[in-house]
Formats: sequence, structure tokens, C-alpha cells
Amino acid sequence: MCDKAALIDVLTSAIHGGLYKPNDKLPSENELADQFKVPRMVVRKAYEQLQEQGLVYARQGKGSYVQESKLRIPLILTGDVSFTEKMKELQYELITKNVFCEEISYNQKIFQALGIDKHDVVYKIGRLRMLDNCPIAIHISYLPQSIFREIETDGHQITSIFQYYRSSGFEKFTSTESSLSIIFPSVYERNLLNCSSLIPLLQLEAGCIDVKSGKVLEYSRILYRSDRFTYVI
Amino acid sequence: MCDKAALIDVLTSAIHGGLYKPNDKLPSENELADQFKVPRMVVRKAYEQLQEQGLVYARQGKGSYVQESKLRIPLILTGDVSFTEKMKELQYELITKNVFCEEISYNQKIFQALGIDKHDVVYKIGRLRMLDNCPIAIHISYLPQSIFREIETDGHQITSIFQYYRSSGFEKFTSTESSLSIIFPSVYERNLLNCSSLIPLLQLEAGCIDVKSGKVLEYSRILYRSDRFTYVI
DNA sequence: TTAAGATATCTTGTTGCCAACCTGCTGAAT
DNA sequence: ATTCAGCAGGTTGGCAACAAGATATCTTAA
Repeated sequence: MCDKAALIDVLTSAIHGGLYKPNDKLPSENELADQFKVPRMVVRKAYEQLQEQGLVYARQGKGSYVQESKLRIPLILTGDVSFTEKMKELQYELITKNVFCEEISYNQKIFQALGIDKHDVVYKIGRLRMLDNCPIAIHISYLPQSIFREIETDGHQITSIFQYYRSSGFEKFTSTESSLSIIFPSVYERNLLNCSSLIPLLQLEAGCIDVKSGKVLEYSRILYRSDRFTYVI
Repeated sequence: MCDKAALIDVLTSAIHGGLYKPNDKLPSENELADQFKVPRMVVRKAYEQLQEQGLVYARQGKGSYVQESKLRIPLILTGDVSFTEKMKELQYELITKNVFCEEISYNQKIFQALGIDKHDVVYKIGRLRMLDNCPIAIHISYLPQSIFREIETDGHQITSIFQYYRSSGFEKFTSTESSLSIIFPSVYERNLLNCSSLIPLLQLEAGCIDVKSGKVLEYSRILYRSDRFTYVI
């Protein structure tokens, strides 16, 4: 028992095991340093990492405390149901905020997924999903202007993409094979999601296809806070 | 541009964007500190975190360098196919190593999932999945002794659970609803998976049911290194 | 007795210095 | 000319001393 990682193990299992409850005061850095016979810097780094993971918070001059853990929402990842409908089913009050709408420069991956030419115009629309005023996901949709002519002006109002599809004359959609990966938030994403830097984000990438025409309507990228969900697949 | 998080953003996008290639030398701590007008400690912390995320390595007296990124394997998460078969399909050579087999003490969640009594005996069997001698996942199976009588002695040899099912007289299985979450590795898991501390693990939990009898055969917990896969669902 | 101020002490946060390490240069000895 | 020890300068790593904030206690004056 001598390094930072071991200390983090001990502290996390102590917290998760219920030895320390939310807002309980944790041992001071010097106490732990003496107890584990390590320099204070090691304890400090451990506490810092736990802070960034959202398990602990610290007050200068007072001490380190256990952060309240927010409840986790079960989220069904599969199926073609929209995010809004998923949440309604679970009886949560969900607010969607449109946060940006802007033209993007060429990006191979996105343009290829949309099946369009390098010189086409693509708009990026960002929406923030909030639950009880707490942001839980960023939904980024890449839409080609060739399909959605008025996207530049419409884009800022969109909160439900599926509704926008319907109002644009599309009725039945299907999702392409979606890929899942884990990333850490950028500063911008951290600010939107109001989370600390070591909260992994679950990134879901998928395309949306109009069943009738077979055209790719959208390429979407959803970033879920991994600490607010348990995912069911 | 002034804090650790912003620096990490800049460095990660510089690395991912290809400005620095694998094994390239990165700017020294003092250089970056001067350039961004921040104390060296801030640059230091940024580099430390990037090390733990596996993007960077450092050599005392020499400098910090870009870590080679390992290739990502596409992994199909859905379906009832076994891990071994999934990998075979992708033409990878997969080796499974049995790492432990031991009785566990009572745990509400596991015993409930197995549908058994508090006083029943449950064995925990750990297998390590290796690809080109590189560990990529830990597969932990919880098996009740009431179903698998000889598990205490058999347990150390098992590398394929499905094969063991068949040799125990079970033929058709189905999976219960599986849940997905993101965790950080403990020291023990870090050692098995040979990964640094800030590699998130994708944890899949599910039960396995014998179709004929309807009995729960197994509760399994699989820990995938999130940096070695892209998941397809 | 009470209230306000000073003080001591404990906490986390920051900084700067020195150690450990690597590399390349210089210069003397062979 | 060659070799090698020594030195200088740059790198990451570690630590101790200091700063800043919070709180309780003691002191003193009204």
C-alpha cells in the first residue's frame, strides 16, 4: 500500500461501500499521509483525481468531502425511438435547448457517412438535453443543405429532429449501424454538460436514413455523461 | 487559454490531428509553460494526465513523447454469440487465460440475479482475453454450485463458458437484458489488463439463462478496455 | 457578562528549489 | 587521432516551505 492508485482504490471502495456518506468529511491530507506512510503530495494527487472523477469535493481551509452521487437513469440504447420519447416513457421531465447551428468545414468521415460531395454544405446543430435543469447529453446532428434547404434559418429553432424530419416531408426513418466509443470531454463540452474533466462520455455515432428514398438524412453524434446513466442494451 | 484542461485540449487535438506523430518529442514543460504563460506545475499536471490516459509517455532527463496508439477492434455487443466466436469471425487470434477461480461471499446483487438463496455457494471464475499477447478484456463469471456441482475443481480449467455449459448438459441459452456502465480500473484490474489508471473500462453485466429449464446459469461481468475497441450495436 | 479583536492551529492550495537523469561538448591524457 | 573523464545545460521528478482560508480559543476592554 504505497502509491496513488492504491490510495484511490481504498478511498473509492470506502466511499462506495458506505463507510463515508455524502457530505461526510474525509481524513485530511496529512492524516492519510501519516497513516499510509506516503508524502502528502501523493495523498493530494489522489484526492485531486477523485475530485475530477466527481466523487469528492474540497474546500480550502476546511477539508475534503464526499460528493453526493446523482441518481442514474436507465437508458435504452437500442431501437429507433427518439431520445425525447425514451425519456417520456420513463416519466422524466426533459428539456431540450438548442445551443448552436453553424456550417462546418469539410470532414471526410462526416461527408462520407452522409454520402455527399466534398463541396456540399453541411450544418451542425447542437442540442443540450436537460433533466431537472441538469444537462445530461449533447446531441449533435449534421444535416446536408441539399436535403434541408432552409436549415440555415430553421436550425436555431430545432429541438426535435424527428419532428423536423416530418415537417420536411419525411415519414419513416431507420438508423444505420451505430458505433459506440468512450471519450473524455473537451473544455467546451465540459461547460455545456457542467461536468468535471474525468467524467467519461459515451459517444454514439449513427446515421439516419429515410426509408422511402433510401437517402441519408443525418449523421448524428450523441455524447452522454457516463455518470448519469446505466445503459440497457 | 490558461488552465490545465485547456492545455489538455490543445495537446490531445494536436496529437490526434497528426501534428505530433507516435514517438515524436513533445515540447518540454518549461517551453509550454512560457508559451502559454502558466506555471510549469500546470503543464506538468496536463502531461501527467495525458500519460495516465495513455496518449503520452515521459522519460526523466529526456522529455515527453507521443505514445503509439494501438489499433481498435470493432466489437459487436449485441447478440448471443460468445466472445471467442466474435473474435474468430474477425480473424483475430485470441487466447484466453484462466486467472482465478474462487468462492465468493454473499453479495445481494449477484445472488439476486442468479435467483438463489443467501446460503448457496457461488464461484467466481476470471478469464483474461488476450489478443497478440495484449490483454483486452476480463471476463468474470459467477456460477452457482447448485447447478455446476464440480465447479470448484473444474473452474480452474474453464476457458470457454459456453463449452462448459454444453459439457454440463445445457444446450440452448439466452441472455438476460444486459446493462452497460463505465468504470475506472482498480489496481488489480489495471495489472491484469496492463493498462494505465485513466483508461475507462466498459462494464457489461448480464445473466445467462438455460432455455429448456429457464434457470439462470450464470451472472457475468465483462470489463473491456475502452481504448482497444470501437463498439457496434 | 458580553463583544470585538488578536492569536493559534488546522485545513487545502501554490510555488520554487533541488535531485535525478540524459546528452553533448570540451579538453587532457594516451 | 582516439579515448574518456569531467562539466555544463536541459529535461522530468519530488519535496519542503510558504500562502491562503477557516475556525476555535484566548484576551481584553467596555
